[in-house]
Amino acid sequence: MTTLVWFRRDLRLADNPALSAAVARGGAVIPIYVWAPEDDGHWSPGAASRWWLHHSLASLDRALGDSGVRLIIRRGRASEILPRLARETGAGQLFWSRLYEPAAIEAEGRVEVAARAAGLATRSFAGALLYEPGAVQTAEGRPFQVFTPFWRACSAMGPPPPPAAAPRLLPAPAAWPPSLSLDSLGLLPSIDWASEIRASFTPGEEGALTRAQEFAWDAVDGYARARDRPAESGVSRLSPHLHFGELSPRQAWYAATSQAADPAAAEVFQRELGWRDFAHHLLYHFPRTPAEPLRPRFRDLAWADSPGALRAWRRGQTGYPLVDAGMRQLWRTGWMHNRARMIVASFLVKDLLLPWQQGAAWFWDTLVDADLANNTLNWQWSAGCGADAAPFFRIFNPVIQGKKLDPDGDYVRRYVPELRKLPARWIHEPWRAPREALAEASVELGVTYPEPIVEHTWARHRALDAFARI
DNA sequence: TGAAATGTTGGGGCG
DNA sequence: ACGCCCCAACATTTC
Repeated sequence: MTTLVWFRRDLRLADNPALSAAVARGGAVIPIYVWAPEDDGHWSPGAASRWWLHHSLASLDRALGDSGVRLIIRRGRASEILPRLARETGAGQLFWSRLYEPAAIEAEGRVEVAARAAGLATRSFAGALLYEPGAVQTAEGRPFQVFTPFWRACSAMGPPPPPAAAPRLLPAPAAWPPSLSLDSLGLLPSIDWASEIRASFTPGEEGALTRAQEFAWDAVDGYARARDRPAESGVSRLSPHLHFGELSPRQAWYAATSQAADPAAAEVFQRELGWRDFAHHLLYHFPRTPAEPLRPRFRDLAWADSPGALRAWRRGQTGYPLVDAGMRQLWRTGWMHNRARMIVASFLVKDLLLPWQQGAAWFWDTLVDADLANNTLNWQWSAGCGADAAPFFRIFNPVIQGKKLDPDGDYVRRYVPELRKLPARWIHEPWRAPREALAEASVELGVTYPEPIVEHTWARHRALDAFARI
């Protein structure tokens, strides 16, 4: 019997339970990708994500071709496309990997209803997370809202199962149904702004496995220490690969574990994978949180309305070099170091007092690893309105953070070139540099680089006031 | 996974 | 030699 394998964000052949199960059934396998932004509701992929998706699909198509099959591409709602494809091909069953965003869950529900009506058997598999959201709960049967007990409960279930190898050969059907070309989906931008993204990432399963290997060999042991330095390559940079499922979290887990000299070092990285699971767990149980604070009284916060400040933040023109370096890294490369994300988020929410949803929306459009669960958790964490969130009085000082995390100023110099010649002593606070130092470095504040758009000490008190009121 | 404000301690300069 | 004061360094509290 022919099986349709509906690829979604599991764009890999290895450790893909839906694909492996289809092969195990013995019949032909027809891999299908349905481009259906309307199935994602308000959160259809942003521009950077679409760029990545295009290249990841191209990579998947090549890999499937090498295994003897093709990737069928169609456009439209999954609940209409999939039963129609089953009719065209005579396929009797449909397999896929589960996702956990509210819109994705609804889309799966519609597919199940439509498949039942068409006499098409369906089966879904767990492959996107280490632990299923429904499987982890408190003693009272409620969802965890604090990471540490959540992770303790996960750990008590034992380590995740080891990843499965990719099937060698995929059995092809006698005839292939028609497919759209990848280009016709229009996922690529009309002007090529992605050259720097291309230089720092290789979308697709092969690139993901290479990156995971490199991280395992070079960095796991130094991860705990080096991950706080945005100028260094101490982080895994696996997030976009994990988002698109080019690498399963189980593969990432075991890659790190097998190579780490010190098991405690691997645990630090495993914990980060745990945060990814926690974010999906929260989104699954609290589906309104992408738009609404988990703790409702934060709806009453007296946010500022300042389009100019928002524009300056987006473009990396706040006058705080570390903040601007982070925001420009995002704009130029589609990615930002996690530590920098925390600082720019604190700056938007606390210093500018702008609603966290505005920051989340910008990240959604510009990040190649934009992921609804992670984006929601992290922005609510920064704003202090989410589960296990930063307390309202935790406000990052971008100057102190700069001196701590980027002591030589290398990160700032890379992304804020107009400050390149400024000595490390002043690079995080150019407004305090003596006149001669600025002249020497060809910096003219307010002309070549902006004055700070807010004064941090004043902004800090304003935020403490506003947050204390609720 | 914060930073500022406030409190405490102890070494050393100095009368 | 002794006590006083200053203040840096560290600790604790507060936002």
